[in-house]
Amino acid sequence: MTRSAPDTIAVVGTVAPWLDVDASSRIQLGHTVAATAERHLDSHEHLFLEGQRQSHVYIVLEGVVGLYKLVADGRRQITSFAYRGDMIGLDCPKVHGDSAEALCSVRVRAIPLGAIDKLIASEPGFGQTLLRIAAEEIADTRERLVSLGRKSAAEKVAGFLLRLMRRNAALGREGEILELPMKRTDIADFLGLTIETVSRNFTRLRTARVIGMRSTTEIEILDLERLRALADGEEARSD
Amino acid sequence: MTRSAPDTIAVVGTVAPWLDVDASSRIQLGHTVAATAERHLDSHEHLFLEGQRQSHVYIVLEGVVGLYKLVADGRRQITSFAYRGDMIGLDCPKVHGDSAEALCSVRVRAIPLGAIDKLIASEPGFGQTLLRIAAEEIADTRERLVSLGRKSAAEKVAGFLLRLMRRNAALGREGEILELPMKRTDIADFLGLTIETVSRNFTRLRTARVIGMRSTTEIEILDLERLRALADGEEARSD
DNA sequence: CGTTCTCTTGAGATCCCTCAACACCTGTGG
DNA sequence: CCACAGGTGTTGAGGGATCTCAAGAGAACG
Repeated sequence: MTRSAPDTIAVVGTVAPWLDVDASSRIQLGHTVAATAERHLDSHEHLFLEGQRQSHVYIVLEGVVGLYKLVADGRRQITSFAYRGDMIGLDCPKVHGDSAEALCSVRVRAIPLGAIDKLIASEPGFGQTLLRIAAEEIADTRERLVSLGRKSAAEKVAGFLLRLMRRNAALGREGEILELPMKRTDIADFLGLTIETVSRNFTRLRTARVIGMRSTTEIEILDLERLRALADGEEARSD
Repeated sequence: MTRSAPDTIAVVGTVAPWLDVDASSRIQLGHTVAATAERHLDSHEHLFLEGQRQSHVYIVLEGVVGLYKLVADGRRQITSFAYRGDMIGLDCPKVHGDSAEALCSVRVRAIPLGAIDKLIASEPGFGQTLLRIAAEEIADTRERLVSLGRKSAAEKVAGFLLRLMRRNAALGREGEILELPMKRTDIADFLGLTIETVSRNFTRLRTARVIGMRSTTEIEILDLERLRALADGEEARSD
């Protein structure tokens, strides 16, 4: 009865006992098994659209999926990026609250909703894990409310890079080079800015020697301390 | 479509079997009982502060609680308003992610975290209900991401009034008159605006005969259709 | 009947958006 | 190898929505 939880759940390891990211096409459900399917999406293909009836839950195996909502005149707000290990589509009632689009080549595992329900019913720890993950998702989304509501463009962009670093670290990809898996448009729609403003702030960070850019998608963090300070608004606009 | 999404965790009836809003100070936990305490807060008193270790979950019995986060230089973002029936503090694992302040005279029921854990363990339906509630909370918060990231001040204010109406309806308080339980400052920090901009948009709605204002806190909806249109940005800035 | 708090209204400043042009990259076809 | 087109990112100039600063108007309270 409960198809509940968030749209993007940071699974990364936590539900591995039940839904291993690298598992085969069948998952254990107590004493039964359920079939899951692997699906491939090219860049710009949609996994589902806002308003569609929900049938599956998805786990991202590879690539990045953007979840977004549209406003009347075409404005777009990306509500979440789903990376490898993230769960997508455990939306509340029966209908998807946002659209899901592949930002690059993407592989996902599709799990029928019924299988999730059965897992919750049969495996006590599973539901609790989902609950904890949902709580983290809530905390994270509230952090984004602060960014969207009360931060300047410079703070948003700096915070975005830090966020991406944390995400990479969680996936075991520490490193000097930060690979941006999405386009400027997506970053802009994630931060509530225009692409021009995003671009300008990248170059400001670059000329200030806070970051280096090997290409438009490869970013090197040169001064982590200042990046943190900029993200927190502790550093007034000096330039 | 109707989004019945709540502000915080809309308990309103859903967890009543376990945690009745009007229950006595003891709640059933399978075969045991746990003590809960009723707490009273005057306006501006805090229930907890961001960063404090979490000990209880709270249910609002009366009044409105504002949950907020602060940025370095004093900027504030209200992450959620908690009305009667809402649950507070299901966010994070051990530490509060935001501060909770009474916006008026408030009564809450404080439930020890341990009692929640026991309920989840002993009552299968309870955990599922919490999960569903958390999912609604996430869907609602994402709606707010759109508001903060992609809506104009006029759209935000109009949407805020509609939101409040829905909330009142969910509490069984339908009616022509909308009582604003919070101050302009709180509305501004909820919408990511300044109090001046909020005030200006209220007067614009009033002069456009969309709303009427008996006092600064009593608002009458005169033209619901236009209010909806304004909130969705379907009506370009005319005049 | 002051004091304080809140809300409103106005004028100017500012951050970001809009519009526009250009640079860069890639693939395609000549 | 070059020409060209389309997609993407950068940079500039100007304008507009919202913020900042400031003053005044109500309302609550002793």
